[in-house]
Amino acid sequence: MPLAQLGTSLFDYSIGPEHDAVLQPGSWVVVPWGRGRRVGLVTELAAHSQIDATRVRPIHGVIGDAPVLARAWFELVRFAADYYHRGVGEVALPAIPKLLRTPPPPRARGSVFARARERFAGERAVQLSAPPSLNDAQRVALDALTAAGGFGVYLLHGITGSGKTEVYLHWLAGVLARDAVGQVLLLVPEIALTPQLAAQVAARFPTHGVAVLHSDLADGDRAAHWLAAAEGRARVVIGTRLAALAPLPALAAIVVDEEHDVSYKQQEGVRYSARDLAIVAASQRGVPIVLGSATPSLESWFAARRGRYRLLALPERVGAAQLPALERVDLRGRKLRSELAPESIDAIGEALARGEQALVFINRRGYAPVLACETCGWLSRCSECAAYRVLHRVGAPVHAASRVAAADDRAPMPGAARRASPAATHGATPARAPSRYRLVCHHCSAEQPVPRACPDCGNVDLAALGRGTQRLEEGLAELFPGRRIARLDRDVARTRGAAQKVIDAAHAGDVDILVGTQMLAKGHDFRRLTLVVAVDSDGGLFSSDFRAPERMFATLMQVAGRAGRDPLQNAEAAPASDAGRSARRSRVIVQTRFPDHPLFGFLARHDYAGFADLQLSERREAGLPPYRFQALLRAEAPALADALAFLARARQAGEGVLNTITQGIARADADALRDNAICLLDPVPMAMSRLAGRERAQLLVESNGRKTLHRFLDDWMPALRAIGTTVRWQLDVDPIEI
DNA sequence: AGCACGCCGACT
DNA sequence: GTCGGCGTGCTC
Repeated sequence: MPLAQLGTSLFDYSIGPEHDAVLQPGSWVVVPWGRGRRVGLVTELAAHSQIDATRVRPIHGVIGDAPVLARAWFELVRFAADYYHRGVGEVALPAIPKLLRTPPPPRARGSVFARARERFAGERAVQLSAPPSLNDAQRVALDALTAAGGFGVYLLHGITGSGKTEVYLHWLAGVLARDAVGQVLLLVPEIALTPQLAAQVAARFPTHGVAVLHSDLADGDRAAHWLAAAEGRARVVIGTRLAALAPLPALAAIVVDEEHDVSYKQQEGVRYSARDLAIVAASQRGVPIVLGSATPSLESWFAARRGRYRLLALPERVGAAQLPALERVDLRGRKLRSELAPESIDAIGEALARGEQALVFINRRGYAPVLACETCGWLSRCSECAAYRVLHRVGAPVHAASRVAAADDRAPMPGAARRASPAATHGATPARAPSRYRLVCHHCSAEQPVPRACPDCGNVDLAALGRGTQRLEEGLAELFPGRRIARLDRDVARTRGAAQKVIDAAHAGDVDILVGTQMLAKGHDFRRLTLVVAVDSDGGLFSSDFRAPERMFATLMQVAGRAGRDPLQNAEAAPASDAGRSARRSRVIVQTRFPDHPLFGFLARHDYAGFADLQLSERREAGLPPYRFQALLRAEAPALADALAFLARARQAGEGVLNTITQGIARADADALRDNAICLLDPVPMAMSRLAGRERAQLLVESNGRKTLHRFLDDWMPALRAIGTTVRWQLDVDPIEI
């Protein structure tokens, strides 16, 4: 009687005597599912079933050449299911590549497993280069890691350009050398980052079999790499968050690179944190784990301050490279051209004149954040979301020479509106065919053509307000005619290989100015880049999201860290005089309306620790994570009232659960529970209250104790399922967006 | 994935 | 009144 995992809960199936010797927990079976068939995993073999015998159906068969999944993997899956309060199957099945969990057709020739095994050749090594030697700080960190035996969490706090990757790779090489079958797992935040790193890793481990796992892989590749990992043939596994749930039978070490990155948190389905699960996996398997970042998450920093994680520091850049000097430019009362202050424009000009590169960072993609009617106040709102649709240019930028720069942010709308009434606009008409524009919602992806005239009043003068990457790119082309400008954002990256092309061009020196979003901030090592301008840095300063400052600090630190990374550059510029030094030292310009905000002070001093400690003291005062633990119940329905009504009932049910818990436990425990009180806040509409045509609301649960919180959730979840509602709801444990 | 069930709008 | 649309739940 195997219990197969299928979806939310476990399902019982009967087996014949011929299966007894073959099946064990971790085996793969094909089972009937409604009218169809599905692949299931055996979690347990039992003599009897609780289910009514007439309903229990026999399995169709056993998938003989699938790897029997190790108990250790099930333990991790079970932990995740318990911790995030979901079914075991909801965690286990999505972790398996689609190709491998598709039931084979009855008369299939060969098996997907055999094909997947043949297909895996490992990530191709580009070239074998001698690993660079380590500096003192790197050596100290490596020695500490090498001495690690068994489970331990190491927080590697290394400033940008300090060579964290080299420490990881040296450490992992040592682990692999000492353990002849051991596997190592390297988690990275973004797919876009993976190709170079994967190639670099493959070059360093040419004989170990390097598997790559991320959601952008073709089905066949995903199956091949996953299977190689699951069967221990791949001894190095590098991947994004989903790789945290890959079954690695001989796991010996884990690295989580850029551990602060929010993309480790899954934002749909089971909302797990790959970083946190990786730590759990390391603990369960008794292996060391390294969390690396220039700007660790406050959770990790807190754990290091408390001594639960061991802190390893890389305080210097490798070689002679220096950290860039950071300058604040006060935007108040300044006349800007394309969002750029005169100082910024001058700095770009100077860098270009020296044959160096500049990076202009703006965290807003598209042409302009909103389209407006200046006559009646109409704005390009999304019909499905509580957001504006963003104006996007489709196709190549309008050539600089064909446009007249608008003096301020409110420029006439090029394209459709202009064509409707060219005489009525105050901008120049493009000499060649005008670019096409669309209005796109960044939240639900709904698109529409740009209206020819205001939908409310018929006015044909529609204005594009503000600037995104596309418009900034055009503005820079006007300010620096003849210079080579390249843009990198999610829209560019959508085309396969396009992002890599931009990055390669920048490396080759074929780009003078790079414009882009935080995609540019991550991991790239542009050797000729000596200037970074952050156009609009104020977004995170006064946000209602208590994590906004942390994120903003990390982003600015990362993007600033792109400047001046060439280990030789500053050595060549060895200053004969102070003037020589200042001329050559790389610069970061942060444009802000709040230059005196303390965050920028810490940033200018490159003082992550000071910033983090201050943030922590504020969090403690305010009773926020990591001092308190949170879970968020989200609900969505076509009508906001229904979502709120469900949450109100959920809250009532929660109060009931709390009463039952306090009554049912010993006096001392009840006191402890009161000390760590569970706090159920008022249901409120979410910040993005309307998304894709549905109204959303949320209810926050807080507690001083993680255990207490989960004790409550254990009882609350069944009570919520019992409510039986048409409202869609889900629980988010340790939410990062509130 | 595929089918039953149930709730709201259009129509004989 | 009924028909049928789709959105949601269920499959041991």
